[in-house]
Amino acid sequence: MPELPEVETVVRSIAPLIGRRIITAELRCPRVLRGSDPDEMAASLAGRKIAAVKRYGKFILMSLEGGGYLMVHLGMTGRLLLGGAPGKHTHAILTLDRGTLFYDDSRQFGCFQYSAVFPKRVARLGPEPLEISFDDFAAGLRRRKTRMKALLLNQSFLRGMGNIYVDEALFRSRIHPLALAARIRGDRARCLYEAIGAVLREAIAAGGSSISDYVDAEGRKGFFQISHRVYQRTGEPCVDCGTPIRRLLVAQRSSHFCPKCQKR
DNA sequence: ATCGGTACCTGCACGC
DNA sequence: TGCGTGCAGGTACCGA
Repeated sequence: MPELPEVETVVRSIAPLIGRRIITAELRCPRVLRGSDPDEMAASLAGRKIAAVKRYGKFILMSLEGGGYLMVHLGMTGRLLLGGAPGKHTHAILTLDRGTLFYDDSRQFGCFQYSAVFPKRVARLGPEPLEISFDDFAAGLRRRKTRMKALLLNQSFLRGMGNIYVDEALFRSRIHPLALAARIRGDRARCLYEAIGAVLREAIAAGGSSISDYVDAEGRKGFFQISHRVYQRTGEPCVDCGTPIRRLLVAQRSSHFCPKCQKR
């Protein structure tokens, strides 16, 4: 579900966790623990104070005082909620010195893991799209042989983009999802770089998208879906030229684009 | 070393 | 009302 702007919104909404101490951890779903032993993990978390909460692409890392990390990825349907009550898909409950943190995830594509050291999965990620320089971005494009859609979804190229914002950024820069990365140079590369920055900043400012079940830690929905120009608008008119938006499978993901504005 | 395809889960909207 | 199908913001893993 959540891409960079949604995860950023969640991270901001769980800022009250900073300085809280974990009293107990109840870990109900081995699958989202990804192989960690629930009892060992609960023991690692109990009594620990949350020193910081930071986002890396779509990952949330909570640093614990004295070392160690709680790493959370929301997958497609994950949610972090402060307070409320456990539900059918609540997989983790952290009882804090003040309040409770719930991790819910109906599809169980996300993860909720403890790591004593900085997690490898996070260390492997590419740069933040809002921090990379244009020169580094353009040089990266030239080195890749793959299609633009697949490249922007690849978290080792840039961390945090997902299906919505890739489609939106490609539309804004008039690049076809099947365009070869290495052939995007000069002004087109500049245009794409700025489109990525613009679409992510606008979405963060709007509090994320609200496709189906996205909510922040207080249960508030985002409102960015009103601004989607191509994502899930198959058959509707292009906002620029009126041509019906088309849907195409690229890298097994549905891709929405305007066949007139985004030529191959 | 990089790829494209497949698997993993549940829920929902849709057509019959 | 119920059933089958296709689709959904994600990544990991496999073989080529």
